[in-house]
Amino acid sequence: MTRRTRRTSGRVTLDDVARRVGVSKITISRALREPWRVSEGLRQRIHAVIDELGYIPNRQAGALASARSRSIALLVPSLSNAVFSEVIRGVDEGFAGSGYQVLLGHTSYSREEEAHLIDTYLSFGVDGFIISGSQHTDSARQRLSRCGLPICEIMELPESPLDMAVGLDHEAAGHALTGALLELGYRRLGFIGARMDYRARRRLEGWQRALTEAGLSTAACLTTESPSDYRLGGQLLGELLEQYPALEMVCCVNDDLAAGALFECQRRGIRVPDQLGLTGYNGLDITEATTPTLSTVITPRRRIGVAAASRMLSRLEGDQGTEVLQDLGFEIALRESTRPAGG
Amino acid sequence: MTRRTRRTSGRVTLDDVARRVGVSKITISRALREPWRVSEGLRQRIHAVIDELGYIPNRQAGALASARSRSIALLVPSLSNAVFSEVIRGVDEGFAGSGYQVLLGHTSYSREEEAHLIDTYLSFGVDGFIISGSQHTDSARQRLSRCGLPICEIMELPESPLDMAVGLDHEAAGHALTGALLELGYRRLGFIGARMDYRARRRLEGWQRALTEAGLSTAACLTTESPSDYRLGGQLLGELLEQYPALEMVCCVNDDLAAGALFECQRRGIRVPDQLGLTGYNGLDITEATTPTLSTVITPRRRIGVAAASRMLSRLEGDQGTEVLQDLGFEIALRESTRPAGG
DNA sequence: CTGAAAGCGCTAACAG
DNA sequence: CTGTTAGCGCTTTCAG
Repeated sequence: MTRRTRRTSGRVTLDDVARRVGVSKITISRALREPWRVSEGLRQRIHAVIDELGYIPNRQAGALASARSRSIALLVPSLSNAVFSEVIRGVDEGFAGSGYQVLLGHTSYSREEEAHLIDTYLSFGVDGFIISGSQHTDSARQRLSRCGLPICEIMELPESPLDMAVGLDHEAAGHALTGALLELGYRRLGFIGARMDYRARRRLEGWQRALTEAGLSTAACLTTESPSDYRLGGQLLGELLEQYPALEMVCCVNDDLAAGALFECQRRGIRVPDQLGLTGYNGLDITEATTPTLSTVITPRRRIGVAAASRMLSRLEGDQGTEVLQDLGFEIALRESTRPAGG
Repeated sequence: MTRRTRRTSGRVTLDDVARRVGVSKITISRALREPWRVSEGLRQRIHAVIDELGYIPNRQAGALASARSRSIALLVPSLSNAVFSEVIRGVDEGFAGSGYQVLLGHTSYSREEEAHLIDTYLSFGVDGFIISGSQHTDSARQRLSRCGLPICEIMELPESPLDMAVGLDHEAAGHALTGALLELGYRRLGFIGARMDYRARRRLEGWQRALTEAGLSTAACLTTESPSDYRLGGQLLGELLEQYPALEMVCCVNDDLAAGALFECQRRGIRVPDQLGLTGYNGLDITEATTPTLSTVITPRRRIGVAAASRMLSRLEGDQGTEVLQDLGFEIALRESTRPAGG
């Protein structure tokens, strides 16, 4: 009794190429993956046939057979936040030419969504994870630590890293920025924040610590869990100034809010920095473009991506590596939106 | 003679679950994919065991066996351009709950990179492509049309679409915006553009056609192939004004350039719109945030994504559909950066 | 340097 | 409602 043969995708397979060349399929496979193990002439014939037939390897079959997919998952909170587009670029750069494919996922700042994406990418058989942040659901932590894959947490420096981590100390950055502002002579400082995720909260904590150490008030602080955008920056600034009209400086938890706050100042005719100072955080392009330019903390977003990729690659190639946390630091950039030193 | 058994990934498989429950693995598979075909009680036991064992299906194996990966590729030029983050969001929304996974790729505005990504995603076995734009390399066009997968080109309305398309007419949009400016009384118009891809060129053509129809000069036009950013907007504006100091309006090919141009005006003390009008294109958040707000053309980016996803889904579910091109239009938004009507 | 056989983990097809 | 068999397209292992 003849069963009907299973309908196939109709695509060209390794076997098609092999038959055409007149060798066995393993030889084609080797010509692709270990070319030095196949004789020169044969290799050329094989490549000619591959081009002729338009053969495209089936990675799923390859991954299934070899238990390695040559892909890694990169999980970021948001694709619309320019901060992460530079991280992504860095990761891409870091993997360029390695043969690994980066699969991008965005969690919309939700741990549950993150947990779900982790399962999804595990079922895709990724060989490793690069994940923004250190705040995961319990079940995600379990899944990640049990799967045995290399993991790199990025952006911050976790207290208990799952595996590797590359980032910077946001509390220290918030503290350093605030310290620099105090040195410029500012005394009445406010803070506005949106989307107060872990890193944002750490910046705020740094701001609070610096002020407390200087014996100054941390009361003028207004935060919300809403997503950050320009208009919200203006709105929060307005609300803060209503309560604290005498502020001489408003620190914004990120550059978007700072730019929005600046636009609002322009709308209200508040001169920056003469009447009010403003700072952002991250060092996005816009901070160098506005009039006045915005003082900010420059975070090494692209370098974080590159470093994460390169550490991931070493691990995938067998290195165990020693250091767990990698601190890439930050840079305080004082520009036109804060009064000049000695001013 | 016993061959050594192949080392496996160590992960829990369908078989592990099946043995534990005491049924055959196909039943587990069905409980997951066609739950209604498995008896209530058994289904519950199965799910309990799945949770207990932490089973995660292997999609590669599933895809290999079924010749469907339940994933689709979304190719955009850039992840740092806010235009595309909204398209992506739309596509995600459109596929939410469908069981399809969106695999995101970015081409860096390079056709060669696009062609390469197409091969990559074909080797991942995606079930369809959503691709920005209609400008592909010959080999990419061939690959796409031969693979037999549903394809949706987005953002523009291609002259010879590969399959489906969802977008808008950028030439018409450029023409309409310019027409509206002429109605406001502007007569000496300039244009600045960066990253002059197909869509940008179409906008410029619309601008030129409108001016030509009105018998006005299109000479004050300055474009570059460099990537677009805020600072470039300022720089191009400066160069254009040097050559054409009497301009009363500068149309920018996108919102980034327009915002940058506005910041440059503020730097130079040029009052907008009193001394110079400014327009952008796309309707990004920043256009509503700056002081003054920026006149622009609002493009339905998110809706394009949603529509592309939903048409892709219909095709994946067997509908053939009739219409090829889907025009989602645009909206002219005249705001504070252009003089008021009758002004 | 090349090949044969086995099997990765799953699902389609055909029973029962 | 549940099971058996075959095989997706590739790579591993072992032989020559």
